[in-house]
Amino acid sequence: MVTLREVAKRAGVSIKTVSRIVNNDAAVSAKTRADVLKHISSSNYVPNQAARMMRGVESSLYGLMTDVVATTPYSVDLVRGAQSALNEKHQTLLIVSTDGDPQREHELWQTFRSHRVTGVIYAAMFHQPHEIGNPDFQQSIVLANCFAPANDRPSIIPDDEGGGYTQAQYLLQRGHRRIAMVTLIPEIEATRLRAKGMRRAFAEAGVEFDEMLERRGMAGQVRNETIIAYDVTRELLQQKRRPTAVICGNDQIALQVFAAAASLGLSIPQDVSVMGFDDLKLISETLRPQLTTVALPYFEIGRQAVELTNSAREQVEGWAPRILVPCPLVERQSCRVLA
Amino acid sequence: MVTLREVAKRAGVSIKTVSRIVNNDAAVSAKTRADVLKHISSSNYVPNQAARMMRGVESSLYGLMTDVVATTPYSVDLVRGAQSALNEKHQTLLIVSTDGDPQREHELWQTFRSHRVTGVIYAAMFHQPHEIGNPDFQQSIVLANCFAPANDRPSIIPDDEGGGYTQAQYLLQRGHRRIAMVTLIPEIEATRLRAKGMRRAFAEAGVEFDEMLERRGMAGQVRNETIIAYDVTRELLQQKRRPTAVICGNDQIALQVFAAAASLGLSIPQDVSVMGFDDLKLISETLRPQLTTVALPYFEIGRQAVELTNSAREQVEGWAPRILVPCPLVERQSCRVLA
DNA sequence: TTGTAGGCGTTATCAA
DNA sequence: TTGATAACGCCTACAA
Repeated sequence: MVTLREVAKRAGVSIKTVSRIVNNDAAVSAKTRADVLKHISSSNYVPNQAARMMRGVESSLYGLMTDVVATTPYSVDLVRGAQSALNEKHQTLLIVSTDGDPQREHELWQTFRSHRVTGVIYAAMFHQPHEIGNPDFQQSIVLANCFAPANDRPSIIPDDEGGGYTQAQYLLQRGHRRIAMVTLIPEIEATRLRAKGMRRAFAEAGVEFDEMLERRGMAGQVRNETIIAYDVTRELLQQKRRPTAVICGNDQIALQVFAAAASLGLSIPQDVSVMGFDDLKLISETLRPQLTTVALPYFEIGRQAVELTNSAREQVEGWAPRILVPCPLVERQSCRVLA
Repeated sequence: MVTLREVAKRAGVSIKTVSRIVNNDAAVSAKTRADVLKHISSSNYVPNQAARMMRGVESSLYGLMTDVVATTPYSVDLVRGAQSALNEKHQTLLIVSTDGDPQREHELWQTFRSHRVTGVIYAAMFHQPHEIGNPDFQQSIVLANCFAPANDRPSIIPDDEGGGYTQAQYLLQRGHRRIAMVTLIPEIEATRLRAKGMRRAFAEAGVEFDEMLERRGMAGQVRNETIIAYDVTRELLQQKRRPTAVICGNDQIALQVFAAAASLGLSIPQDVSVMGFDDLKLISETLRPQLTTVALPYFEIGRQAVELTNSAREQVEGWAPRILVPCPLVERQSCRVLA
């Protein structure tokens, strides 16, 4: 690999002059600059980041740690959001996964330390508390989609309560009163928060919230769930007074609600309206009719997490903001207005 | 950050001794080692990768470049496959995306050079030829899910022909004869290869391939497609002699085939069998009945791409293997045996 | 506007 | 078995 020294030799100037040009350090005559630039590009020189860093310059590496075990398409958007923010700072993203193993997580914090990353996003694929497995890590850490139990780390999370509110409010506004709910497992924060948001929407609309219309769409424990929305929805839709709408905990549940409705000969949205959550385009744009849903803004979460890193660095000890990113409604064709 | 020098001072030995212990460089007495190790862990020392690299040690960074614009969940598995292979080599993955911009791609090759990555996977989200945008990049590059037009770079791609064969053969074996096809856009390699595989399966079974039962499930150009499978499938399923099975270009198409069948009051698999492609668990495991499909082995592709990097390095100039990864059948409940 | 000297944290060489 | 010293490529401080 070509070094600064080599370029300097070829251009007949000193190392420092080349360095100045590479770093736009002003104080170089236009002529010298033009001349040296020619040699830089003809020799295809790029600075050695490692050497730069050694000299005390901040690392151009940024870390993303995920806990994913299963295949979750969310992470793609989160990564892209982070990349988009990092581009502007000329930083590159280092990605690692713990696979949920605490030992591995510890090693990975060492890996990040060893690369002197300037900041880290720890992204959990479940909106839940998480304790960082290496308290010695000094750089700033931002939690994405989860938060620290002691609230001592900044975190950036989807506004699940607002999302739940939006789901319910949209349907109430369109005249629905008998609204069924097929939820995620109750152990996760999202479920609790969304329920709270929905109740608020019901209260504001002066409609009573009917708990008899609520069902779990997932069985099993956190990280080991199986989807049972199809069966519970068939049951819901066969009640004497059939619900006019179903609010789903995610788009996969919505997919099964579509299947359940079809199995009973019911049409969407004529017979039942369906509201999703997540906006997994793979599902929401593919279903017919297309799915009206509430989006999980993972791109924004990734983007803001990186931006939060800088402020996190200048934080007062112990003060940790928890930033909520709104979950916007994405209106498509699966909900109808009731006469 | 604690340095080698500091640990050495605390332990009362020379830096080289500490270095030897950190690197398992033998030739250290058990007693010294134990003593120094205590100081290493108590001071939470980790080696500075940048400094290591400067000393000429190979970088512990590996690059992954993707061209994705849209949200494609495939990449998650590819990343995890790559990570899994990299773990064993104590390397960490640097991820960048070109967003399809050649200028950006060029910059990113420079970024990789500048970090002295030991190898790179260039992963296209479409199985297509791709010309690397920086011929000056010296380290070994492996193409994943695409190949070099001049065949001068090793590549690792799904066996689409085999996948198409599997789709058709499975249905033929189960007695299906009137088999419809709802395909991806014809411009991509995958479509051509799978069609070839299917024809082979038909030929082997002595069944005539009926082109009248073939439809495009996607409209538009590469990277700018819209899915129209729902409409074309409704048309297919309303023919006088209705097909008994539908082979799909991907699982999203299969999802629309389910919707189309439902809209006509047809049951799967009693009235129509459906065969997917990709095995996006989000869809394949969520549909009811669950989808029988052929998996795109992205985890394996990621894993093997990393492994290929080493052999790529020792390659004879001009010789570039193209490795096919099999696409295995994932049998679920959407295909039935015909009497 | 340009150049020289020194050191960042490692590892390799060679000596003790 | 251990240690002193010199590099690696770059940037900061200072000098010309």
